[in-house]
Amino acid sequence: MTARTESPDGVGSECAAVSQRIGVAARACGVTTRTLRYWQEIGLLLPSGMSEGGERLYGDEDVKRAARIKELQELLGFSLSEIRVVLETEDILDRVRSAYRADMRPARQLELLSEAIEANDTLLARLDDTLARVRAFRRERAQKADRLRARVAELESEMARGRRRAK
Amino acid sequence: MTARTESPDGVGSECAAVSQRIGVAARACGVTTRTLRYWQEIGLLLPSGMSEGGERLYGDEDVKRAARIKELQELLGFSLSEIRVVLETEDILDRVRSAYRADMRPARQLELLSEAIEANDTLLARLDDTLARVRAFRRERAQKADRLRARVAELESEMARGRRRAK
DNA sequence: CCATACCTTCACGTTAACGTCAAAGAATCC
DNA sequence: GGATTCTTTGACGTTAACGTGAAGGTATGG
Repeated sequence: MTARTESPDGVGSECAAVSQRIGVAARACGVTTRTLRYWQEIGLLLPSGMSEGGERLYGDEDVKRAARIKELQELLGFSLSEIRVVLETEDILDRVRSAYRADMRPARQLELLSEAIEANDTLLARLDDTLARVRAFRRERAQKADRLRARVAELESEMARGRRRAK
Repeated sequence: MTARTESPDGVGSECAAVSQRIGVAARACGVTTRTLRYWQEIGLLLPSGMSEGGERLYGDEDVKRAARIKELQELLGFSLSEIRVVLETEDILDRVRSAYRADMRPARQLELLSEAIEANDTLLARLDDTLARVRAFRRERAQKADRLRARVAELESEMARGRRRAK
């Protein structure tokens, strides 16, 4: 849909990084090659191509997806199976859209969509909950910061008094 | 500091759950007894008392602390060692406060405090980052929800047209 | 006082998510 | 075209955070 591999203009060599080998892709999204292979192993991120030599080739979208996976992991502590659900929900829209090739009955499409909607709403609810809790937590810590600094000021003025008296 | 174990009034039996056995405490904060023992093992949550028979006794604050630990785990995916840092920072204020028993030099107190402040600020920054990312993510998913529902509407009207024509 | 439920300390098992090597096949540079 | 670098597929190791008994002490209601 985005860019073809064919290099539409004849210039060549300008096709950008539409298809990178695993090492480059890994560095691009901040994980190891082992991780990318593992994600493939469990069906979480399939490289969109293979070289004839049998090497994995990752497109830009793959790299984006990898980065997204990593973010969900680190940001919210999602497990890979949770992430799988999120991403599958994401994929559904694309699949339904590209079901222009309407070999899929509209009824079936609706089914898929309502599934995706439910999953998405569940996720949204979870995100809202998370937001609320993190905000509460943040407030707490901000207050604690205030108290800490107040205590520091108190101590410092105390020490200053001590010094003045000792003089 | 809060409630003494002595039951100040003579009524008795009203001392509340200031000191519970491990099973009750575990249920109270939604973890297993094994988990509480593990958290003690790694020094994350020490039961505030022991019965003469050698059983762990958890006070209300312990239970709160346990609940906090669980929240940090599930909410933000913190590891127990990250949580340890957070809680230690939390403890410092209490310790410095109860350093009324000023066997601790004010200079040392200041040192502790600035350590705590730094750790706390780090945490705050992390929380802010998390908040920003989660919000961004939420926006994305909300938009996705809109698109999904739009596509449903589209499909439904399409099907309705189909039915009218077939009639 | 005794049955039952709860607790103790080992100690080994488990799961997720990779890390780490080995042996051998591609790709690339000069 | 040979050396160097990258990649492949196994296969075993590792770490965190517990789960799951076993063997035996403790608390408690009838």
